[in-house]
Amino acid sequence: MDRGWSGLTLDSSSLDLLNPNRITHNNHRRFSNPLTMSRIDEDDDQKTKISTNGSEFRFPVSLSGIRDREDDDFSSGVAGDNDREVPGEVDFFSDKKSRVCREDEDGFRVKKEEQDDRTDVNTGLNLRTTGNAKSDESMIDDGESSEMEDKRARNELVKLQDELKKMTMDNQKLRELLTQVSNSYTSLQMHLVSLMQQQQQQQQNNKVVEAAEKPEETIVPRQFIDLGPTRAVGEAEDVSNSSSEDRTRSGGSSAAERRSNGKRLGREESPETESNKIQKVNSTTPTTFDQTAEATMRKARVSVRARSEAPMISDGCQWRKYGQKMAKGNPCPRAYYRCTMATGCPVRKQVQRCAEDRSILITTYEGNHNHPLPPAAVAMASTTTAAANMLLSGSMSSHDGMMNPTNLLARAVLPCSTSMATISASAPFPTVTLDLTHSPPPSNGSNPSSSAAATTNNNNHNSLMQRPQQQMTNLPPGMLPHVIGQALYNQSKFSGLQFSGGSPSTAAFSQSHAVADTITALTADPNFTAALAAVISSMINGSNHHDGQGNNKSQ
DNA sequence: CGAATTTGACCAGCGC
DNA sequence: GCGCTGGTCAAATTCG
Repeated sequence: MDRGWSGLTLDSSSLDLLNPNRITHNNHRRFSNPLTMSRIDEDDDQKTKISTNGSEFRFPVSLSGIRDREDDDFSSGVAGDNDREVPGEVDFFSDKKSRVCREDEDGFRVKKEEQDDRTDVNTGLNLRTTGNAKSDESMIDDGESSEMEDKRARNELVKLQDELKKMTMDNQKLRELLTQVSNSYTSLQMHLVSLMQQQQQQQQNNKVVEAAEKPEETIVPRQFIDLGPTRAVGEAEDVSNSSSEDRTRSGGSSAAERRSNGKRLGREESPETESNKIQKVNSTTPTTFDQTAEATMRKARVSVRARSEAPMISDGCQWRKYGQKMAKGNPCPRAYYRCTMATGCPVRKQVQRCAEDRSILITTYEGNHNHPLPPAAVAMASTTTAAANMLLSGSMSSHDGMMNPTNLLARAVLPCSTSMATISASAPFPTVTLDLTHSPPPSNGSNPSSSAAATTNNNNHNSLMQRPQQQMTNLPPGMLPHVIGQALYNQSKFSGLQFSGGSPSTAAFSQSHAVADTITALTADPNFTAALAAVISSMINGSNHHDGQGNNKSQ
């Protein structure tokens, strides 16, 4: 405990600064030890020796010495040490002295320390008060001096405690700052994804204009790129159902067309069916970028594989089953659910058991929620959103999967490993699969490969992924919903601000550089990746936990 | 009785 | 053009 005071030396010194005696001595010698000065005034013969004591009296040591003396026995120390020094004060000093002598008995060296370090001066001040003011009296009355020492020690303790409180508060402030930085990270990432989607959309629009006279099959070389604009209409439809504002934006014509098509008023039409319409809309109508980005997101799918005996994994949302089909190649039926937490929410999911291992539940999410999510649903929703963003951002600028900077972001979003998530561009819809069927990571996070992870199908980044994976187990679970919720909030907020200034092309160009830098920063920071990885981890735990309760339907 | 689920039917896209 | 498949609707049924 005594040692612990060492860092708080300054406070004790401040106490000394308040001492008039000290001030007097400081006038003579700025860094001199008050005690030393007093000694000098009293007796030049003792000066060297006393100076040695004061100089040797290093701050941490001095405090510990004080405490030690208190703990042990002042009188004994005084008597045993030196009669020439003041009994009570001497006690205090003698202890220091003896300690000093043990370490170093060179007086010159002591002086040097005094000049070099204020800490020593401060410490001496404390001692000085004892030695200087009380020196005569203390020799007469040891008990009184002991009380004084106790008072000083207590004062120092109080000061130290205050300092500790200050430091604690500073630490807390730093933590808050760190949290803010983390949130900024997340929001920045989301913004980045949005920008990438905008770029993609812009490119897509250009392609659409060029291919206006051509059949739809020539529009996009890669299937899921095509899904963006296609989805734009579908998303607009979904959005139009949910809010009048969005309805105004999407335009009534498309709704009329939808109704003219007959039956499927409540759902988006198939991408292929509406592709031509979409192309027209994209080429002639200034569709907002966030709409198109959402549309792209709507088409992207995130498949989650998790072991569960329950019919559905718990993701915090309310779902209503609207269909069930027997899928080809799987004896287990596929169930179709739509989110019922808000009217018009476009999010749907498919649940199907794995044919090979029926204990594995494959849940495929599609679309973004257009309503606030409960905390329990934030983790899953944010994960799927991040995965979809990753997928789409990765799809827009490269045909090489995860090799481009965009997919570095993907690796950041889904950092865990390469063996547990798959991005499929060959599927009817761009799909990223999160394989959560692997056993959770050990508590020490020493085995990254065994935990839930995201993977691309064409790259191995295990070494890159492992660090974040390790860290994700150390994240406080309660922090995750907050972080992700903030991410979602920021994402939605940013989506509405996209290209708010300047032409899109200019913005895209200027942002591409910022994007690259941002990606680099994001991928280099394990905290960000760890946060997302932790979300995935929480999903595992959450699903396992809730599945045991069988409350999936009650969501 | 209302809400949720089931289930057969319908529609569209895709491949042959 | 036909069949297959995925996806959705909506009436029927079940559940609370």
